[in-house]
Amino acid sequence: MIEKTTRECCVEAVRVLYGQEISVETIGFEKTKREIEGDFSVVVFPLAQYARKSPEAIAMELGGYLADKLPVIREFHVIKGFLNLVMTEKFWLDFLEKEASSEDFGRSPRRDASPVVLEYSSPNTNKPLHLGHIRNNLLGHSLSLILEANGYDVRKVNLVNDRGIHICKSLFAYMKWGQGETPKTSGIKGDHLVGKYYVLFEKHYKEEIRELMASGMTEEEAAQGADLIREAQEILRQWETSDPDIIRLWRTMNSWTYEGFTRSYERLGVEFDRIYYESDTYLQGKELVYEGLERGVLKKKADGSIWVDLQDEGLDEKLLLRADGTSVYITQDLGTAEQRYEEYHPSKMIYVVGNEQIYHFDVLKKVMKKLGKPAADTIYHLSYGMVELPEGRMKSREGTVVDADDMMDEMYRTAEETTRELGKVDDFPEEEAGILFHTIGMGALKYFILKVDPKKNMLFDPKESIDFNGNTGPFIQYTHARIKSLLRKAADAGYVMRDTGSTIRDSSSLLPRPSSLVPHNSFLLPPEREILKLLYQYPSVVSQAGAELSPALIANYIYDLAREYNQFYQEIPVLREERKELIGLRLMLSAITGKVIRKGMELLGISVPDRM
RNA sequence: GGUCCAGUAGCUCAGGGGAUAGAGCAACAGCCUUCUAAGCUGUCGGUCGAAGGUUCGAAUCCUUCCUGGAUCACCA
Repeated sequence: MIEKTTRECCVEAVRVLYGQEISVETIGFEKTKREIEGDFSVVVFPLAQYARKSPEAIAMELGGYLADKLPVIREFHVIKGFLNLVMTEKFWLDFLEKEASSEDFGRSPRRDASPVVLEYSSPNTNKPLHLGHIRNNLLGHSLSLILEANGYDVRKVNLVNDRGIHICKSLFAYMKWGQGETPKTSGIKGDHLVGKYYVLFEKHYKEEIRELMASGMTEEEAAQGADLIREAQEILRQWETSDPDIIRLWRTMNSWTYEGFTRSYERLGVEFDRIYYESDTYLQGKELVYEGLERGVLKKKADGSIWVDLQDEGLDEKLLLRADGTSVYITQDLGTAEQRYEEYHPSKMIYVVGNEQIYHFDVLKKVMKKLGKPAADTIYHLSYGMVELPEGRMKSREGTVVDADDMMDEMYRTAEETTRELGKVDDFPEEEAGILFHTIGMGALKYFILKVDPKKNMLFDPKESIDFNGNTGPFIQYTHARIKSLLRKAADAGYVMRDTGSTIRDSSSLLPRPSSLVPHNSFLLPPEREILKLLYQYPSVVSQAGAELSPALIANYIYDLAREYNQFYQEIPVLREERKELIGLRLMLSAITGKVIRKGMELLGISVPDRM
């Protein structure tokens, strides 16, 4: 790699020229900015202290040394403390033909290491998915692909939250007001039907609290004393003692939800290797708690509840098991972590969970540690920011959530409307058009969400909706379709491509002959060089995205590449070029740009159409 | 109150020690007899929350403060 070579050569130069030993980290190496002439830049400011000369003088001497030793450098320019290197055309042609055209460009070889377990989605079964869940699912799915591209053996797991008081609320509401309604009889998608009863419960519960407060109770007393919540708690107890009627209804309602989730997952294009259910793991969690109690690392209070004391860790005391023996959220997470660790012996267990649960995972990790479980060290909480609406956070209780299914419907409709208006599908068969609307709609939604740094909160304004112009999924998809169209025309004109259309098979028939390049050492135009520089960065962007667990890095990179390509496309003729010897290179540049766009978008879980 | 995260153009977001701080949207002005105009070009728009500090160099690192958010549940 040129970066490594250059850095090492700089170290050598400093030794030879100034008799000083420096480490490779001392040298700054970066892609030269767009508006400055050059391909790569060496930052020489830090060298001033070793050479006792002005940065400019050092840059000149260093440039001379590098140009002398590295034949891939054609020339160099010095601006202030920057040494800007211009690579030879041969360097770039070699890069295109050898590295960039490989199918593995941007993928690391498989690491010989234990797997990474990646948990995402993790829905509750009492209500349908909303926009926040969409962010979670898209992030998780994209991360799995990015980690795989970085050579990791990834296991995608989903932990379904199918037990707990919230589920019992839906159950109870259904028992009370359901009248035997089913998804079939009502025509309502299963998860939405269950959600309807959850909302119904909350509504009546709220009313009851209000009434109790009117009769003199404090809010807290009312919230705990209301008949509805007591009934729900009673159902939770019956559930934990396996009351057959409760279990039967619970199974039925959950199956409705799963049926609904499966449809939403399919539309989103996410999948899992393994699905865990809390109803299966919470018992193991309880066991861990009892085990910890025996070993004396946990303690029992007078009422029989079991607690962990984390005050010496800077946290507080935390309840792990209620006095009545029922488990809380963290109880099952202890069991899940242990079970998962036993099953995979992973090097890392990544949990894609919102930043509202930072404290929870801090506690989880520390409790596992206290229990002496090695799983503790593998737990990593990838906390992502909330999706906010203009009026603030989404709140299920206040009905301000943006429903996932509605959102996807809306994106499809907008895609269809826009595409038809532009007359893009006039010659498409109806079925193919439908696929395209889905591709574009989901592309817009996914890109919109993934382009922002996962750890930051993001704003979604339903009124302004999601754009299809500018820094958007459809813009990138469009650029890809444009490239494919160009390549189809090239094929018609007799230029030979590989089956994938991504690279050129017989490069000698397409590329300018090396001998013809030597005298024309500047035939690469600025936009072409810029694209080459960007393409060159792709592998490091993928590895950085893997290291930082950030799909946003890839999204923003692809946008830059697509934008740059559009400029090239608009300004520079390809098939219309009169100097035939240049056509091959431009086609190759286009083909590889198209491939990198496609591969990069794949890492985001977004597909790109060949025509749109 | 403790802890954590964020504050960059009117709005949504990049940039996380290096060159004159970038995109998109919005607004305005251009570009389709020519490879897809979901595109391209240009104009307008900034005390990078504030003040100190470290450094040859700070939007970026450190300290303090201000503002917003999350969390500190026998909810999940």
